[in-house]
Amino acid sequence: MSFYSRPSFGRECLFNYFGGRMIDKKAEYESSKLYRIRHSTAHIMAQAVLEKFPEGKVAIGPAIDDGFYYDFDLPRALTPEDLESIEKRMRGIIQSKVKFERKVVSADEAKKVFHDQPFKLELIAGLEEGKEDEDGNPILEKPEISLYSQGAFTDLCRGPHVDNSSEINPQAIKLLSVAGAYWRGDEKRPMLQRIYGTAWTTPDELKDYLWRMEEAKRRDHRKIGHDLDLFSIVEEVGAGLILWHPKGGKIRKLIENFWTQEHEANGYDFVFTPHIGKAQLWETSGHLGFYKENMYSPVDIEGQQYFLKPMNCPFHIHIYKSSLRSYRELPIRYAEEGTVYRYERSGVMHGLMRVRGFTQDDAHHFCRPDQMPGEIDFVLGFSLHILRSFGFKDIQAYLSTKPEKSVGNPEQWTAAEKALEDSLKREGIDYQVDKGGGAFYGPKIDLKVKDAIGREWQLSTIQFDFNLPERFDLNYIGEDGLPHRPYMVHRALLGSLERFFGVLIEHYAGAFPVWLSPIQATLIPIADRHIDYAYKVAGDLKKAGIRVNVDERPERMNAKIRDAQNQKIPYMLVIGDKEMENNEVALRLRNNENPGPMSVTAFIEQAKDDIEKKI
RNA sequence: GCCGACGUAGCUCAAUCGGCAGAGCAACCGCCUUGUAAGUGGUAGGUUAUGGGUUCGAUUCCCAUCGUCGGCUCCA
Repeated sequence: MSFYSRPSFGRECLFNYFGGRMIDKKAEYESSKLYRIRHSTAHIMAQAVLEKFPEGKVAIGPAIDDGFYYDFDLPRALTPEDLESIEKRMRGIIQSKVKFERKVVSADEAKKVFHDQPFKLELIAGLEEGKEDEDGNPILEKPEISLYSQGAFTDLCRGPHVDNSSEINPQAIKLLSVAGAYWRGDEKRPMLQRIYGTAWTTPDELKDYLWRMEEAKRRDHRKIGHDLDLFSIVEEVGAGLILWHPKGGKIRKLIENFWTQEHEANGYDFVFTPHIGKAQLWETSGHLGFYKENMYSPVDIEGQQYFLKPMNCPFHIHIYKSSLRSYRELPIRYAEEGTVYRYERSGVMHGLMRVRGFTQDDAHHFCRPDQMPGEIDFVLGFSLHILRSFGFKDIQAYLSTKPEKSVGNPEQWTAAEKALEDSLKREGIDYQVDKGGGAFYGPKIDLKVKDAIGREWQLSTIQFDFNLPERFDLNYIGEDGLPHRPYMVHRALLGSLERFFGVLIEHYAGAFPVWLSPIQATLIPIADRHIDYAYKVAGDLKKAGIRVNVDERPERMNAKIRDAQNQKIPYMLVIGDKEMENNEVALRLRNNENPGPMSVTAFIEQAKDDIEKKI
């Protein structure tokens, strides 16, 4: 999560340092056969759409990760039935083994070919000026204009494509959805209809992809959050505002407890700050200048304007400023789970992932220049430790460096970037460099984790700030008795607790590790005569610190097991006559394993061990 | 905010052409006393998101608002 500005992910400069080698992932994909298949399938789709709507206008249709899309301006809205018929026609075109032929033309010729295609004419004009490619991205050299034709359909395109549609497997393509999209991504320009599709080399790969989509749906934190009674968002309260239910609240508390304990053990001081602050504060910080569109309207308190906080930093800075600081005090690490409010447009909220009020696990480090590299080393290592504790083992780092427009002096930037990169190397984790992708106020490292089905989620961010120390005139008194400017670093490890919870839910599909499970064990008495014994066992487990409940409903054991399975409770302990007699419990696990009868003490040992190991 | 789809009981979903709003699960009250993924009978549950309009009559058709979903845009 970026504190101030864009997450900065320039598609031009995405390089991967891996085992000392620099890999350009984007170029690798674009030169692949799969890329050509997808791009060509997009053209075939455009052909099928134009056959159905001869008066339709075509915009652009690139290959993307996992598939392709094409944008159209059509006389009416597309229906799911349209997609079926278009897909069917596409298979027909593919099976007719059409050739893809490339032809280089002059701008004038191209204009003739596309005389009734206004979007293409606009693209040609752009190419002619040599400013933008067909995706609207700036390019350096004036390109040649090329056309690709397959049968009766011709498109303006840089390529490359397959040579013949027989290279596309008609059973390995599928149209997925239709959605609105602005021409050139500009909301002031016409809204087009975008058809998304996917294409693979074999039907098995397609099946696999569709299975991954299904799996993602099954893990959707909004559905699981409801099924497991973790949280809700209700219309009466407001969009993008989270209600944490007792079980979700329990998990949050467990996360926070762990977080607090680790921070306490690692030199952080805890601070608490209010939810609103005066307009002048946000003027000084600059937020009213460059962040205003994300802030809510002010509230009037006795004639003074106050704003809901979109960030915690100005408050932490004032705690720093509350007394004169000596170089001996540094580094200072202030941490707070600070709830912030940011305006989100109505169409963009998404469960826990994108909300209007959220709690950052925020901290600010203030340190001397000589401490700075060590401070970065520490915070990077600490981040990785925290993320790994929650079961995220696959972590990727992204280093963003100085953009063209920036504040602070170049030496600061160089030193900070070097410290970040050195730390990454020392940690030995893979990282990519987004050159020029940093915020104007400082370079940063973002950490992304891979979840159980391979999706990447950005959680941590570690950002230098050369801006706020200036604006708030932060100082410490050095050994020389003179005031010096400290380095300031923002960092959030989990990002926002809401979003982190959402990622956790999807990563584990609701089957949280035992240490995070709101209910760790449920006791299942088979008949009423076993209830007293169940409570006795429950007492023993509670004494051992295990969260336990007794399912004494007058239901069949089978029903209780089913419910416990659906609630993803880690340990089911069945209790009948045999167990009662031998002071045992019969253990069943949520993965359907059935270890069977064991003594209560043996179970407690196993459970404590699982909790300790965070599995 | 924009494009499209959608909003019926706590949940999942029905309701023909505009003609008495229904089922399963959950809840509640019973019966059954159970050995590894749903035992059984009954009861209750609704201003069909909200507000207007058309109509003899609206869950159904029209408009607006709120919200949800898929995207765009924005961004954490």
